[in-house]
Amino acid sequence: MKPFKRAEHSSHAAFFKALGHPTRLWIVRQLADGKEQCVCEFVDEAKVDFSTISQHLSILKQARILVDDKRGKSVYYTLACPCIAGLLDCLDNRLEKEIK
Amino acid sequence: MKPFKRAEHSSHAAFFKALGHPTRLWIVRQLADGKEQCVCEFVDEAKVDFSTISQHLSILKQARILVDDKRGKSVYYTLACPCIAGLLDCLDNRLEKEIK
DNA sequence: ATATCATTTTGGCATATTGCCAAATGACAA
DNA sequence: TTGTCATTTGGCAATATGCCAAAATGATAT
Repeated sequence: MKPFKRAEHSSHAAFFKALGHPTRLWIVRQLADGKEQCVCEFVDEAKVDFSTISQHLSILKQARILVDDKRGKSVYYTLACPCIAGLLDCLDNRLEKEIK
Repeated sequence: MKPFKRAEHSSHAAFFKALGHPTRLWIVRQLADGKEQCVCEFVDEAKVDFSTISQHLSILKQARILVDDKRGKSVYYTLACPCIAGLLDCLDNRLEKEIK
């Protein structure tokens, strides 16, 4: 059993914490196919202020879950790594089992 | 773009939320090799009250991340599914990249 | 240069959540 | 019954949260 160093695990936990919010999880799901989406598309669909969406995107970016790309007037977001989609698969697996 | 149904994503987010705490993440890491651990072993190593550990374990169980097994006087915990270890791999991948 | 569009950042607030300990309870074995 | 190991409950102080509104930034177009 390895010793428990709180500080180390705190920073790591931020990664999962970022995924632990309904709006942010929804955003990540929209990108799970690997395609990019413009910020404005998220704003159109979610019923929250555009500044709120921007904050959520910023949290996901800091957690290295998404990366952004500014082109022209707009900003486009993509998964930082294909393995993120794998996280969702694991989640969805457990949900299926929950039914039976 | 799929419509944003908050309630649905809220319950799903609980899964990641459970991983978003230093102590809980540490616990899951101790089990990542697939072996079981007794509650008392976590208590010995972490510097928090045993009731606190128990609460964290309960959260992880509810999120279907761990399963428990009572044998004799003790309770043993294991990963609910090998794919949980994969989540940690994804996390650790991004940490490596962070260094360079 | 000025205006416009898309996004981010800041400030502030009310609320909700959190993590923890201590004490009580449960379950089981000896 | 007594002692262990673990879970549950109650309560609390501290913190974090999510959100909106307004201001600031940045890039493009006129």
